[in-house]
Amino acid sequence: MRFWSSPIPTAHSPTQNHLLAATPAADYERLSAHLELVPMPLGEALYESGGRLQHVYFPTTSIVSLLYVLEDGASAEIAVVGNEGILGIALFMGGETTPSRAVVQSAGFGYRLKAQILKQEFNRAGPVMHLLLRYTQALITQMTQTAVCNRHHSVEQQLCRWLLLSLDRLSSDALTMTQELIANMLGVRREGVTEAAGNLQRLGLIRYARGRIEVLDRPGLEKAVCECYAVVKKEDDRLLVDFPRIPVQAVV
Amino acid sequence: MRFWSSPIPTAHSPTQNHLLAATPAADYERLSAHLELVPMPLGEALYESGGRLQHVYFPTTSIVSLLYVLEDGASAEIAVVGNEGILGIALFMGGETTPSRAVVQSAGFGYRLKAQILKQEFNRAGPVMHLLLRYTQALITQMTQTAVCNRHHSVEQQLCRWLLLSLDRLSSDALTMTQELIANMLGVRREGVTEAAGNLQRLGLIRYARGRIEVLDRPGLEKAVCECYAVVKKEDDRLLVDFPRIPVQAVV
DNA sequence: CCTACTGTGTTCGCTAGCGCACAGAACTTG
DNA sequence: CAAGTTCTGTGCGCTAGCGAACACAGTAGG
Repeated sequence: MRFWSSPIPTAHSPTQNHLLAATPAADYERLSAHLELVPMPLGEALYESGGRLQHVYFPTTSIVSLLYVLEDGASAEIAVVGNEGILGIALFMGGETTPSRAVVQSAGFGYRLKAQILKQEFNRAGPVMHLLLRYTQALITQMTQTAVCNRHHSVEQQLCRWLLLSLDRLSSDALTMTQELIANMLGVRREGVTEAAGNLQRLGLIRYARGRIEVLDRPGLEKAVCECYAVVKKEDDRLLVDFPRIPVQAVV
Repeated sequence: MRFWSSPIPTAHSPTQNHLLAATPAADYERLSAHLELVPMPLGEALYESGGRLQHVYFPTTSIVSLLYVLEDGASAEIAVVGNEGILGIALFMGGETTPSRAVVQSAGFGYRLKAQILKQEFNRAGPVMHLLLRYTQALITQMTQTAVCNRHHSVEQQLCRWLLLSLDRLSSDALTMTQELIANMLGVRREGVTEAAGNLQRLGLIRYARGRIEVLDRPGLEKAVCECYAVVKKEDDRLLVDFPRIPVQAVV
């Protein structure tokens, strides 16, 4: 495989993650010493289905998919988590495990925290808890919308939704992802993605080649997508937007 | 419409709801005075999409569907809530509203609680909070499994899943539900349900007539269903089973 | 008892997506 | 440069499920 060109290892800061950025200073103090910067390479599984969670992860420059894999190997993506969220909600929800996998979909970095530390913080029942719960609700919206979209919308529409959701979680307008992988996420055939992507390319909305997808016309994509994207976006904004955004301070 | 034959108005008790039954006595004391028994007639919408929640509901003998309705009128069920759960999780998750509807799918009773009271109780960050969060995680599992099932399984399998999930939330082995309504829940055509139900009847698993479905061979159904049912069931058991079950005391 | 309505059964043509097979292009490795 | 691998394009037959239309039976209500 080609050497994975990681993002230029520039400044990293936990506040690149919106949840951490929104954590009040007093609470952040307690956590910051325990935050551990970790690279998150493409394809890495942060959690396996049913596995015990050792850490929670706050992505900064990476994107992670929550995937469910059926017994026969078929799979479907449940939700996407990027720098707006956290991985490992089962920890504080009380279940400790979930029946889904978490797989890095776009390489980058993130911070992790030992499970125990996060649980302690959560149990203080302060601002961090409320932040996490609000985020969890946004995640629930994404999951339900995925369920509906799976039922009623075409592969092409779903591809648009998927592209936009991923893009929102990156700063760039390009992503590194083969059609095969996208097909796994969407739970459809690779050929279906080839066809849908071909259409979008013909319309001049995207350009792609061998695992690199570039969005040329974002407004155009937003016209082609089904309502599901807007619903999720709107809920994300509503639930997460009034988090106070601490300006990103580079910490080398 | 035929007069709706409500369940024989026998003894009602909040502890018929598992969450309430699992609430420790000390906490239950605070709540019980505020619990209000309400009939939940077939088709009633407890919440509309985006509507503000005035109450939360604890079903006892009723079943409620969480439905999402698309702009074009198409719909899909996200999850089912019965006497194991609560309606209105958005209240304590912090969002106040959700983009889905809650519709009574099987008539019966339930208890409701003013939103304010529940929030106060939740904010004590005691056993009730943990109970509610655990339940929420079980609900999340149901939602994700619905998403996957929508993607990969046949109408017939989904019908089996739906029947079993509903049955688990009732004490009887029959339910009152037309094929048309089931189709709305599953987000498929009515004819599709007719065909699937016909198959199950031919196999001797169920019997139905004009809005009444009777399960004749539950083990058989469990053989015909896809893995999705078992996953949800197992998670429900794991997450909710070790709630201490207070024996139901009839309160006339 | 007659009428209207509601719930179910059935048919027909159509389409999206599936599974499979294979070809060619682009990249990687030696 | 040669060989092998990865990614994408394309074609084929097949099936599940869709949309629409209609027949018929059980039920409700005057």
